[in-house]
Amino acid sequence: MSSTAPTPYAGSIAFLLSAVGARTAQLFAQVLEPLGLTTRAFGVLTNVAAHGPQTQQELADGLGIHRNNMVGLVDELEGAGWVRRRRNQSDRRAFDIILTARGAAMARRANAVIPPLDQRLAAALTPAQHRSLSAALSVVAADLDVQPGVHPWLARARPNHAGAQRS
Amino acid sequence: MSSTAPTPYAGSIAFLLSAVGARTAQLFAQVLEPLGLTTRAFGVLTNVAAHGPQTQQELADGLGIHRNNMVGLVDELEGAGWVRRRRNQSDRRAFDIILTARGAAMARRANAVIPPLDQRLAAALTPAQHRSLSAALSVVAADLDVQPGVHPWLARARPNHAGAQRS
DNA sequence: TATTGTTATACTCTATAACTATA
DNA sequence: TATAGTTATAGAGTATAACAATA
Repeated sequence: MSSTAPTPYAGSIAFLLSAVGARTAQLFAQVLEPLGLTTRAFGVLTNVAAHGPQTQQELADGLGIHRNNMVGLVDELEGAGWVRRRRNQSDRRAFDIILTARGAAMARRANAVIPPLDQRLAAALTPAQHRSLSAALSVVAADLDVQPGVHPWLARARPNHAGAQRS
Repeated sequence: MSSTAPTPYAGSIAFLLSAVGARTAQLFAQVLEPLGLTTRAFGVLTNVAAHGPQTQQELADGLGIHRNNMVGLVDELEGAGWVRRRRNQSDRRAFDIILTARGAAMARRANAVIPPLDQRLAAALTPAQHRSLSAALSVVAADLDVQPGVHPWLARARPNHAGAQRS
């Protein structure tokens, strides 16, 4: 009866994508940590840097997190001096989140972290493999309606103590 | 000063892997849900089904979760009648986790969920792209020391209410 | 003394609901 | 009445520390 098969999912794309994606998110969180940035803070900072002032609600929608959680996130960035709140003139209920000069500098440092990470991830691939991986991932991302940017689930990826790994 | 560049990371492999991986883990959790299985339960069940009886400590090590958390997980599986605890004869501190007949049936149903998910993930790819994606992911997984199987971070991926998505 | 399973506690992140001020 | 921001509360999930039984 009990067929002890040798892990039927080792070559599964679903498992490979989940596992490699999770490890990637973990590495991303690790390279961001020395800058004092969480992945969510990275998302807000680079979003504002790239697309200009936005209300907290707009940022929350764009990043896929709830506006309730955006409050503390903006508090954190404001406390670090990277952004500031400014009352929106046409809608006085809303705050525009404005990048400061220090915030712009931090956004540049944060974005500069990405290319080395990409290189590290693709270190074992041939240039042709690297290109085809990028292309295939872009196709899958579009097919699955995955928005480019920082995602709510990504925010979960924190460095893991992980005392496990086969004793 | 503030250079409003158009999202410099849209083509980044790190972002593509993180985002597609997270979405994949979410889809995985969703197809498991109708079976009454969480991703961690899937991990324990298929691990025991594939590799035979193991102690809770061995399972915890193999799946990368803490033995403290394994207690409740085994409680859950035992409550569902899929596994049972049996005192290890040579080490009476430990329990061997044994698959029941119902557990074996559930493990087969759980494993059967993977191929359709793989097909769905690769639906937009050509066969050649599908193959090269699998190959590249395997290479990266090996390079990053990602073990095949269920990972602790994967367990995080739960269906998200996500009322966001651009309002 | 070290290890297995267990329980308890604290901390983080998130989900939900409410409140205020504006629209 | 609806929405932006805020706050509070409760629920998951996990990390840490302890404990009893056994090695």
